[in-house]
Amino acid sequence: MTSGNNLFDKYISTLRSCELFSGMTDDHWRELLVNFHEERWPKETCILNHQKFLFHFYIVISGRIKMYNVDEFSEKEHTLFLLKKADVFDLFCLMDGTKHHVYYECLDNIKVLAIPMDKLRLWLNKNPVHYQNFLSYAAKMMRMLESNVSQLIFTDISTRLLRLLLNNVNNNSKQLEHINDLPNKELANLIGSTRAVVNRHLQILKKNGSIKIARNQVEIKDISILLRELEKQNKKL
Amino acid sequence: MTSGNNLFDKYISTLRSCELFSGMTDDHWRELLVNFHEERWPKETCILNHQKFLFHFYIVISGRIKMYNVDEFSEKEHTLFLLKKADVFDLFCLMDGTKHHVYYECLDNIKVLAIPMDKLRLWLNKNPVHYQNFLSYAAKMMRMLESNVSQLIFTDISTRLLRLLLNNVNNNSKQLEHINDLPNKELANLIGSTRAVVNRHLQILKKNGSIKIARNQVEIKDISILLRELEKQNKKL
DNA sequence: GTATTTGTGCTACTTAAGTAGTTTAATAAT
DNA sequence: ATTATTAAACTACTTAAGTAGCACAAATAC
Repeated sequence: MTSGNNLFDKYISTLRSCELFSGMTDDHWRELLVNFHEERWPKETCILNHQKFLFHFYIVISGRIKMYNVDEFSEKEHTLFLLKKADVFDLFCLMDGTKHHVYYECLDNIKVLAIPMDKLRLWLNKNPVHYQNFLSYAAKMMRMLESNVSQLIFTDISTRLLRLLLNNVNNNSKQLEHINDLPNKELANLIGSTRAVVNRHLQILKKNGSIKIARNQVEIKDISILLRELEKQNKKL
Repeated sequence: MTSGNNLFDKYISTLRSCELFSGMTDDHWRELLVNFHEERWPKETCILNHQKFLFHFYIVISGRIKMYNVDEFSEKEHTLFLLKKADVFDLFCLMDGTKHHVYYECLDNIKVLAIPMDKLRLWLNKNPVHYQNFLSYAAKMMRMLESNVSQLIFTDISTRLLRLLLNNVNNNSKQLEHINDLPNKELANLIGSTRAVVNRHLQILKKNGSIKIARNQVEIKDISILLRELEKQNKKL
């Protein structure tokens, strides 16, 4: 139990905000954490081996990891999720034990807590109370994916870019977070477009005074202009 | 138990092929089915009330129901799923108890089995063995949604149309099923395009001899040509 | 039997997004 | 300090998809 206590004390605040295990008591956490160990992955680590995620399940403690897809023919990339503090992966593997054909890349130096898949499944089996949590969380993912599909079908690139920016504004600081230091290419990957097109739209936003841009840097100057632009987009059709 | 036995005897083969409850014993089925009742919905019934699915969960016995999304601004439609025999809905509501903003429309006369949501949840709680099934099924949905996203980002309309056709060919009869009697507009809704564009691509397929078309009718004439066209699409980029 | 509705097949046009290629600036490597 | 690398900014071009509109045929309603 020492190791469980250790990790708990160290990462208590992150773990408490972890939605997959929401509402779990401290004692349950301590018990579960016995099976975890800490890992550090340096920035730019790529995990291309789909097998890996059949055997361990991870909770992100710090840093960003992008989960992405590569088209086998065009070799284009699409970023499915930007995993951050308190996110978990790979839920697909956990739930059905089948390989998930996506790739991972660390955008920062990463700290994760890792647990062997079978131990987590065993724990869940012994504590079926927590199943409901897992179902709710899966439903949340499904809703996210579904809304992703809708956005792709219903909206154009400039709208998707606006939404990407607005969805990543910190409520308190009113500043961009998580995606503020990404190159245009990565922003493009997040909305399913190309660097050149994203840059074209960013230039427009820059010219209307809503954002400031520099190398690997997007900063929000006037959020109200962004909101107004989004309104305009919606009314257009 | 009489009613449970009744429904079981009547729909045993459909229920056995129901993935969400896969591997369930006949006795478990009988027990669960006590809580179900049968409903019939006539063709073209629209269910626009999202609330409805918070209170009952349904298993499709026969007929097709489209689950679709409408963009609040452009009023365009997108068909998310074509539910058929042995499909269930609404999984989103079941899993997290939150309203799901989609619409339903019966493409045929429909027979469903209905169960009050809370009874299903109660049953699941009492029989946690079945939780794993629900997780696996949810994972399958997530994988479908994810691959949907990828297709939208990586492939053009003609490829999506080819895939739609090929994914709906019956392995035995080699003929189109489920979507063979839909108007161009509905095919367009399935792949996130418009009637005119879908028709344009169908004309090309007709000219190369792979399909035959009539009013509300698409028929496959030569599947090998379709497969070759798909290959060509993939290599193009 | 006629009228209306619905779905198809087509042409012509518009537009957003992708593509290619060049210049310039910022950063990192030596 | 010099060079190499990477990202950004911009121009010019291509193309697929969407849009509008119309003619025609099939199905349905009256």
